Amino acid sequence: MRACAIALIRRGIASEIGTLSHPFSLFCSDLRNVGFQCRRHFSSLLRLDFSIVKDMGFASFVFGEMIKVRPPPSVSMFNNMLHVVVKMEQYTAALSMFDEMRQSGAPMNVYTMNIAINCYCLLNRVDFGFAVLGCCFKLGYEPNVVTFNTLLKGICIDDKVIEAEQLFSKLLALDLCEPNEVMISTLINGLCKGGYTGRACDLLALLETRSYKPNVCAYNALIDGLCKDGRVEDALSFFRKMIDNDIPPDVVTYSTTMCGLCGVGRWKDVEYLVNEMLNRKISLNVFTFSILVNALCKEGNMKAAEDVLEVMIRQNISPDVVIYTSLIDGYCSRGQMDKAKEIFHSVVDQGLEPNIITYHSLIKGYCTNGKIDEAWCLFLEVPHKGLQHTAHTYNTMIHGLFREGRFAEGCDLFYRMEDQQVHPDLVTYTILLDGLLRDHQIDKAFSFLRRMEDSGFYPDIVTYGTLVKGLCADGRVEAARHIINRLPSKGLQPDVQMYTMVLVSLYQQGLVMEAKGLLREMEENGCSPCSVTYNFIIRGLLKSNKHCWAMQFLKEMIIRGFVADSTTVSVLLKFQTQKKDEIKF
DNA sequence: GCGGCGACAG
Repeated sequence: MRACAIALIRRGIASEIGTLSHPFSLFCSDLRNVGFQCRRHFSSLLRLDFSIVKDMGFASFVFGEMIKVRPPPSVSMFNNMLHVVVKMEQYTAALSMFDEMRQSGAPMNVYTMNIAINCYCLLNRVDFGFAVLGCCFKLGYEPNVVTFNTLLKGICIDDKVIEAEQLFSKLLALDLCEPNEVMISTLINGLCKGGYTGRACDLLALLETRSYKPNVCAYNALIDGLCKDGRVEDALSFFRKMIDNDIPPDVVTYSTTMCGLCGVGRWKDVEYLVNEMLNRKISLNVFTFSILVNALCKEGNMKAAEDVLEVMIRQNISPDVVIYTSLIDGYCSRGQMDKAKEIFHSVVDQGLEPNIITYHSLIKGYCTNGKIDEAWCLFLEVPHKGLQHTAHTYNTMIHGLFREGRFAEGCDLFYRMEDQQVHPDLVTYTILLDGLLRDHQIDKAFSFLRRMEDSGFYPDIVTYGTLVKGLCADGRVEAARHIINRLPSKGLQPDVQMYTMVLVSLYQQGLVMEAKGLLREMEENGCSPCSVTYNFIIRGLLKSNKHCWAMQFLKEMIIRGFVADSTTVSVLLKFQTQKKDEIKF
């Protein structure tokens, strides 16, 4: 045990090992249970049920024994051992074992090499995966379809899906291996997840004309990609197509399709599919219920979400933390913080562990409902629960502090985020820009903008919208106008909201000619003023006492068939009461 | 004998 620990520590993986101090008595009883009577005959472990290896401490111990014993255990035992460690997501540890096996001349085969390649891929080092492929050739282990498929997946993980597609074509052209169903699924999934759903459709169509048969996983991946792209009709046509091609949809197909339908509010179709599933004797599982509950929560239909929860409990399917997180998020969005908190406590009471997303939902709920101190308490609780903050939790907390006008604290939290090695993302920078602008720290905001560009984060339309809003609020309408002018050179098109903010500012400052020019430009760019534009302009003009202009816009809005929203109506009524002698409605 | 693919919460 000690030697094993030292060896592993030397390889720098001590941190990944977890409980090295596994009680020795427990090892012995575990080993007795699996028939490990005599160390010299490790072959008695051939039938060892590796599922009993549940922690790294025990895994390291068993591996240490395996590597020492003579004659050595079979190659499949070593592969089983590595596989267990991979399933525990301890990829670095598995690679250290692989390394040790090589150094001590333990038996290996192409399966071992494939496991090692998979570990490198899962650690985002597909380049090392290819190095192992080189070793395969050198050592005479002939790579097979699994080897290439693992590398293909690694390339996809590395966000180079097009290269994966090229490798696939090369494999076909050079006849390096015969692609199978799993490989096709991997590539289709990679293409869809990488944002190339169109290419995935083309590939599937091409394969259908050949002898390669896409399986249910391939169809599911494609249906998922289409649904996430909002192409629900296309997803449904693939759903029908797979039935025509004698590939029966399974619970994943149904859940994925329902997820797409829920997203566009097609509840009747969802109901139809649930009935179809039941007719086909396919049971709804925890994923299916989770999709339904989440969609209902997003719609704000908490009663229906709770009903679905009850149905699943009645069917003896235990709701998991994901489902409860959806409910917490739903109640938080509706400002029902007491209900959200109650569910949070019930999660803990049931022995489930709230994760960082659960905490994020609750923190966000408190922030948006003006309970920043409660949010802060939860934020501080996260590391004590053994959870790690993410960019999401930092972003929400910083945003919450800024919303309360606590700019210095928000900025401090940003620096703490960097200290804690949580990498800021585009959302972080946008929130910071917003805060700095609202705190009238214009120069600091622009230096942040440069900093984000230096870090490789290029502002998107939301970031520019934030800049425009901040500059307008600060009365710097010229600077805001300049940003809009420069957008096309950055490959972005100004949107209605952006134009609206500048328009309101121009009218408020009495720059009527400029405003009219901008309105023309807006129409020319195919960005016609919408209901929101008119409402914002009218409210802005009333607030700055430019009621004549406001009335003119009101008239134009009505002519164009738009209506004043409730906020505008209340501002108009307030204005009417103040100036009832001057204005007649 | 042992390895590679799919659906859920921010």
